[in-house]
Amino acid sequence: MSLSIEYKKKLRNSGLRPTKQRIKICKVLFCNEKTFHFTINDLVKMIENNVDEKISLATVYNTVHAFKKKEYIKEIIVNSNLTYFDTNTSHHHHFFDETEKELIDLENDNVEPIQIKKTIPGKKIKSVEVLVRVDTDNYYQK
Amino acid sequence: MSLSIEYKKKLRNSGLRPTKQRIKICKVLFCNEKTFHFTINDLVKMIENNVDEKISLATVYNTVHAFKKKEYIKEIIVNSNLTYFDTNTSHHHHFFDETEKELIDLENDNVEPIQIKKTIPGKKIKSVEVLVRVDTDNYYQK
DNA sequence: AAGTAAATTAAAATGATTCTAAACTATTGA
DNA sequence: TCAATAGTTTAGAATCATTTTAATTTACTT
Repeated sequence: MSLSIEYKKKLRNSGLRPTKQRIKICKVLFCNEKTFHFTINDLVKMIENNVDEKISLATVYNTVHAFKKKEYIKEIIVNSNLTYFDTNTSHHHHFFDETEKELIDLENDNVEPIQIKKTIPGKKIKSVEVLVRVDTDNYYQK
Repeated sequence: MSLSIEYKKKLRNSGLRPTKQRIKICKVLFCNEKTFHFTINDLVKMIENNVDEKISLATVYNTVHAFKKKEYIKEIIVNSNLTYFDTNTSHHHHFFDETEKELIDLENDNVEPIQIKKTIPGKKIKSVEVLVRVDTDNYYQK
């Protein structure tokens, strides 16, 4: 399947018409074989670099939210003043580098299965997320 | 040690002078034997209910941040549009009830120890946080 | 008690995100 | 094909939590 058709499918499936602007957002998000983490700001910059034309913030937010809803991308909660997204939608966890302000994938195989021994009556578990905060190790510099 | 002296110690230790306003914030945060979760908004409301006088938002933020820095309270990251705090500073994890928008403690004993089998060169782990999102279980209502 | 250093406050500023409403584009159906 | 209409884009305004500002007030030091 051509990439362009794949993008259109993703958009249709997210309840969005495949417009020029949205296809361009798809190109930036899904054309790389490697997945990556980004903020809305990062994404806007990537679009500006890749594309001759500007796309309004409103369109970027709108498209990103539709993709998030359909889980074509994931939102990663790291801190309360900036929203990070991940194009890797497989189940996995994260490191957050507090110095570089940057997310690093922590694959499921690298974490022992997490057993939750407590239940909340009337509630069911939707997700279990592990966030490992890391920082520059300046042990030898001390 | 009297509560009032304890509050003053906490404040001094956080680099803050023990003012009338800050003592009142301490009363709300630390007088209960039970720990609890709160947002800044919750805290402002609690202060309004407990106290005859209004304390400006700037003072509340400033005091909360100083306490957070000294780990007299903890910040719990749940989503990117609202900051939650916890007066329980022992090492533990959380459930987040997506329906009630409410945190629930998940004590360490209730989670199997988390083994991270991946390391990031030059970085050391500062914290490992587990967030379990839960939702109303309407299995029987379907 | 006087001097100065810090705190409080209301209001303004900030910054990410969301909303609005007008202009534009795609799709539908006669 | 050509309107009608339904959905999209956009710039700019609105929102909301949080931070900053700058003037006033309070606490600490000597």
